[in-house]
Parts: sequence; C-alpha cells; structure tokens
Amino acid sequence: MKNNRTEFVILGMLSLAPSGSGYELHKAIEETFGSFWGESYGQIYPALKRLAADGLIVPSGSALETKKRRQPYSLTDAGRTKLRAWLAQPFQNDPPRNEFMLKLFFGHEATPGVTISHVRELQRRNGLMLTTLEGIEKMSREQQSQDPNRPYWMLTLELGLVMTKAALEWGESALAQLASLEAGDDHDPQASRNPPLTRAEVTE
Amino acid sequence: MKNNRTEFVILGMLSLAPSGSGYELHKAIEETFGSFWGESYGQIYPALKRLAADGLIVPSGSALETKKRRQPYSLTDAGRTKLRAWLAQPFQNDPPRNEFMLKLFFGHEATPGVTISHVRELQRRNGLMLTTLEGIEKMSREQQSQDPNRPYWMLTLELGLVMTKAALEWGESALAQLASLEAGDDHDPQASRNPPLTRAEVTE
DNA sequence: CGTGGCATGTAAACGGTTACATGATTTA
DNA sequence: TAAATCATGTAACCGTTTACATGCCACG
Repeated sequence: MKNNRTEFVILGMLSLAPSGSGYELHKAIEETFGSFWGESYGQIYPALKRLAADGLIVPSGSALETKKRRQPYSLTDAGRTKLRAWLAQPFQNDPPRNEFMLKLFFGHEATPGVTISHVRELQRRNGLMLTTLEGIEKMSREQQSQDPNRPYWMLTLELGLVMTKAALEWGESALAQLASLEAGDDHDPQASRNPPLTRAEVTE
Repeated sequence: MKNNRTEFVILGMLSLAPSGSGYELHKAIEETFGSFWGESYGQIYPALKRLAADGLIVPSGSALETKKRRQPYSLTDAGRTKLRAWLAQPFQNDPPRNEFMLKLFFGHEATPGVTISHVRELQRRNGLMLTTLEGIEKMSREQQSQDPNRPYWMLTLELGLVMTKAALEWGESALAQLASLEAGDDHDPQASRNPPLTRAEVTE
C-alpha cells in the first residue's frame, strides 16, 4: 500500500463498527462523510481485496449477512495499527478545485445575470447542506450518547457548519452587490483589454 | 474538447491579458488562483497545443518574448465565445476531498495529541492563507483601479477571506475543546466497540 | 412471475501529478 | 565558466469515475 487513502478510509470506517461490506461502507461514507469525502464502488471493492490480502481486514460472515449476499469485513489488529500510523502522519492539502470560484472570478466575461444565477445555485446547495448538517447535529444532541468518538464527530460537524454558514452569509452580500452591478451596468466585455500577465518586460 | 477545465482556465486567463505563454500562465494561475485552483505543466502545455489546433487561441510572438524562448498565445474570438458558453453552464461540485476533516473525524483512534497537532497545523496554514489574502486585498484597495473585472475579483477574494476566517475561529474553539479532552482523558481506543454501520437487520 | 432495488464486481477512459529530459539565459 | 533559474515538453504512473455486466432477493 503506497498512499491509497481509500484504503485508510475503509480502515477508519471499520474501526467504528464491528464489520461492514462494500455496499455498507459506500453508504456509510456517503451518509457520514458526504460533505468532505467520497468513494466509488470502483475504488472500494478492489481496495477491500487488497486490504484482505495484506491481512489488514478479514472476511467475517454472519449467517444473516451471507444470506443477503454481502461479504462483510472486520478490522484486524494489524489494520488498526496501520490506521493509527496513518492518522499520526501530517495531513495533506488536496489540490484545490473549486469551479464555482473560477466562474465567479471570470464573471466579467459573462453577464452579471450569469454570475447571479451561479451564486443563487450555490446558496441553494449550501442551504441544503446546512439543513442536513443541522439535522445531524440535532439528532446527535438528542442522543446524549457516551460514544467516545462523539467529541471528534462533533468537532467535524461544527467545522462543516461554520464553513457552510460563512459561505451562505457571503452569498447574501454577494447577491446584493451583484444586483447593483447589474443595475448600473455599462456592460461591454469585449472592450476589456488589460495589462499583460507579467510586466517584467516593460522595465527592461 | 469534452469537459477539460484546464483549457477553460487557460481561455479565462487569456481573456484577462493580451497574451501569455505556458510558463506565464502557470505562474499567473498559481498567484491569482492558488487557493482554489491549480494546474501543472503536464496539463498546460498539451492543452495549449489542443486549443491552438482548435483555433481557440493563436501563437502571438512579440520580438521580446521570442527572444526569451517563450511561446505566447492570444485568445481568438472563437476562444472567447467558447469561454462565455462555458461560464454560462452550471458549475459542477468537485468531489469533496478534505483529508484534514477525515483525520479529525477518526481522531478517537489516535491520541488527542495527534488531533491537536493536526489542528495546529491547520491553523498555521490558514494563518498564512489569511496573510496572503489580506495582502492582496490591501493592494487591490490601494490601486483604486477601474478594472471592470475588479468587482468579480473582489467577490472571489471576499469569499476566500470569510471561509479562511471561519476556519480559523473554529480552530481556536477546537483547540480549547481538545485541551480539556486531553486533560480529563481515560483514553482507551481499543475498548471502543460500536454498533454496526446498518442496523436494519436487528429489526428483522 | 416480473420488476425494481440490493449487491458485487470489472474494464475503459479520464484527468491529473510526477519525474524526467533538454536546452537556453542570466548571474556570480 | 559554473550554477541557478527560466522555459518547454513528454512519458509513466496513479487515483478516480463511469459505464457496464451480472445475479440475487423482495414485493406487488
């Protein structure tokens, strides 16, 4: 295993539950992580095979689950050790890719209306996200569980919440600014002719 | 061209400047977009060839630039049209990948100290980010330019600022919570044995 | 009995990074 | 003239998504 994060996500998930099949893992990842991590079946199933081959997980069939044609796996001690070693490593910043911000940045090349509709769509998506996260938060609070993972789970949730709220607030203000842009508009994109990307040459 | 965003980023960059070479584009993307988009040479140079082959950009050599062995390209009308069409399309959510949040979520499997050091590192990186963004903001304010792209540029910058600030505030609170966690700690990760991922079976 | 969802899996294609090769220009 | 940096490019590799294939099971 080189640096395959899919495998670590699986190890992590199996550290929280006695066992899980590919299908269950996919669903659990989607439901609990959806907002900050995703895995496809094309990643999960091969990863399970590799992990089993390396002895980091073992197939663990209960009568009930084999009847449903699931192949559940459980974490081994070796797997848990591997997971902990990975957790202790510095986290890596994933390559930034935010297409919304890209289109926002190039907004002048379109009409203000285009940008406005992008921001509205962002608000819509973030609104849904907020509802989801608040729903989870409410449920967690009501449960009053003594789950030892809970503090970490809550911290993660809280980060998601503050980021979503910040984005939503920004969106409100952005829509206001864009409205006034659209109103007092002498829009002529073609007329824009700006300085070059680098200006080192002009001083030579 | 199918859905190659590298090509659209190049078109976008060239819509803001009279011309640019691969090297300049890479640098400009890094400097102006770094926080939300990145492109490697391995993407840029082939993309330039394709764009030129499709007539969306044209090689445009100034004496000065050819002397520096640069091959600058300029946007054609066809390229600008293509760019605008892309901008008008709904933006896509890129697959979420936040390794920090992943390690935070699985924090219980490590010691509180591990998570604390991750959060500290996050604070450090976001602190740098904030400094950078505030520097750009200050510069932009001082320039008082009438650049028609400015409002969009400022909106983008503002979004980056509010997100970074929100994350930094969360980090403060998280460090406090983690400190008390570490203090009153009966830490025994191995002891955690939680309910299964799905519980549908138990009700059967 | 047929349809829709559950479940596992694979092959191909894609987007992207990394490492490497090459050479020219600038600076010490 | 040596070292650093500018600049362009390519090949290999990796992680990931997508589309597809397959078959079981539950339910109407």
